[in-house]
Amino acid sequence: MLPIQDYIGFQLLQIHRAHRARAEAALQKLGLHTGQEMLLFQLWKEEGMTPSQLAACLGVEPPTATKMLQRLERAGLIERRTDPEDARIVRIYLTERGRALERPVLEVWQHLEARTVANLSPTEQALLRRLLMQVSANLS
Amino acid sequence: MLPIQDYIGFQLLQIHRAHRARAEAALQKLGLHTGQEMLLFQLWKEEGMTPSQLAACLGVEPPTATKMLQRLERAGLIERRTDPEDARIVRIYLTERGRALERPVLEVWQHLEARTVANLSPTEQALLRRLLMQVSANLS
DNA sequence: TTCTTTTTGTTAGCCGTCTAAATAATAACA
DNA sequence: TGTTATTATTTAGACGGCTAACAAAAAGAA
Repeated sequence: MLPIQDYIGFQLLQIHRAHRARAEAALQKLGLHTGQEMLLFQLWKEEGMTPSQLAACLGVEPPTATKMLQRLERAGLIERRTDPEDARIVRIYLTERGRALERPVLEVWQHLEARTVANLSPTEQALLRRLLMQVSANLS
Repeated sequence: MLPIQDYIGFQLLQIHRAHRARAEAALQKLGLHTGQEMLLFQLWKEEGMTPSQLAACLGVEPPTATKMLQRLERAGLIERRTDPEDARIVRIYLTERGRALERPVLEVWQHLEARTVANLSPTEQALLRRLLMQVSANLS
């Protein structure tokens, strides 16, 4: 009969919201919204991926990726090209403006990550990572 | 230059999504959506709270609480009553149907919490809780 | 008393997320 | 060949979440 605030599930939810709020504030200066940088991370690593592949990398359903891609396209950061060999397939490429965001976004994330694990020793950080991996496996 | 998947921030996001998906699946059988049960938890503890108070308990902005309350009202689980002494203030009360959900929702959460911390010893669970509290403080 | 400020709540509009259903094109089979 | 099944993507519509702007009521000040 624990109060809801003591559940780890509740704690995770609160942390997620706080983390997103921090990310939103920092990404806003770059004209991005939280989550969009995830897609860009994948594209900086490899262009020409399909919406489905991107969705899988992000752990998201295809319609979610579609919507995010529409907004990124409208923002002029990516472009769609239909695959010449299979007209069902769409391939996503970065525009110049999309490529230019790599460094500043990386800095935002590194800064946020540092803040997230502040006051934790390297040992504790490794431990947290391991425990979260177990939780992740439990919920998959 | 870590891949994004190795960031703790990314791990937290994935865990949150997995956790929400599990909660959604279980709550769906009760006619609820993820997050709504949080509001109900507060009301089961104390009725007559105002939207602002509820938002604060949930760590959410007032407009978010307003929307959730509208949906819960439409679903017949809560009702609004204007405070007789101060017409600005709205007080939220449960309906019979809202009260009836306490036990089944609690069971859903206990079950999900057990799954979340499965394969973790009591020591590890306490450790995880402590580390998450630190992360939470870092991001606040 | 009347005007201004503060407080409370809601509306509007955006984004991420989901499921279910529609669309379109390729593949497979009879 | 023509019909059916499968695959890739998008659309529609719901929900949680946010900020900014609005409305209404109470409190305070002149």
